[in-house]
Amino acid sequence: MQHIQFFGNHLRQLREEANLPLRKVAAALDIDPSTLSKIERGERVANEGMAQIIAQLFDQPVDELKIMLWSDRIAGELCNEENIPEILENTRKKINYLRAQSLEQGKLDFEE
Amino acid sequence: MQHIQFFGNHLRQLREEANLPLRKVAAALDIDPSTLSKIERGERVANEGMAQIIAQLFDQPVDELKIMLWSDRIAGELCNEENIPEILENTRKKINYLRAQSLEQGKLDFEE
DNA sequence: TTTATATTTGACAAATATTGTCCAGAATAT
DNA sequence: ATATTCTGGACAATATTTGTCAAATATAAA
Repeated sequence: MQHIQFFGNHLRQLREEANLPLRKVAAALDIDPSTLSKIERGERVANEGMAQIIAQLFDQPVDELKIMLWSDRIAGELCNEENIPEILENTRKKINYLRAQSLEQGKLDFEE
Repeated sequence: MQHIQFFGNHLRQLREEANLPLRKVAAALDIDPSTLSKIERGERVANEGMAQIIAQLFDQPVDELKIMLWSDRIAGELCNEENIPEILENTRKKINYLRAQSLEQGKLDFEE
């Protein structure tokens, strides 16, 4: 699987604007500076916990960062596939369906 | 990560309509019958090679099966996340962008 | 230039996750 | 009731991801 690095690019930009060395941000994230370097360059992937911390650290909306992170991840998985629009639309529908279902389920549990 | 089983349900339906036991289809896929059982029930995941073989075996459009497989997989990864529409739309845009880029790159290589 | 600091790169083991395989028990069909 | 099919769990084998470190490279400051 290929790594997409919009998140990493963004993070590097934030970090450089703040004039912080990898060392500092890595410490905040509790990871090795070399790992952070790889994240910024798309060799490794961040996780949601990191997105949280970065959001705080640079006063960014956490939702945007998470969206960036997830879409990087999924884009990396799908980028060599065909029928991308169909796959994504199907995904959206399935999740909708599943959520509607668990709502139903919730209702039933409540009513019983 | 949770497993979504639209693909598995579909496969089970095809298999039962064809009156084939797990054993037979598993042999065609070169996997253990119990693994196939698990795939049909969403405990394990199929891969693209299996989708190919299933398409042949049951004379189904391979693209549809692959779309089903991939959207199951992505839906499983995302089903507990927020901002699903945004994530999926961002994913689509990124892949578009990356593909436009490699076209560009291709053109440059060719022109040089 | 030297020296210090920051970043990149590669290697490797540790931790996780996935997959293949088998078997015993449950369910279903004959 | 016998045979066949299916399920569920266990377990090792494999693959993937992650953490960690040290050496090489690049950048900045003196």
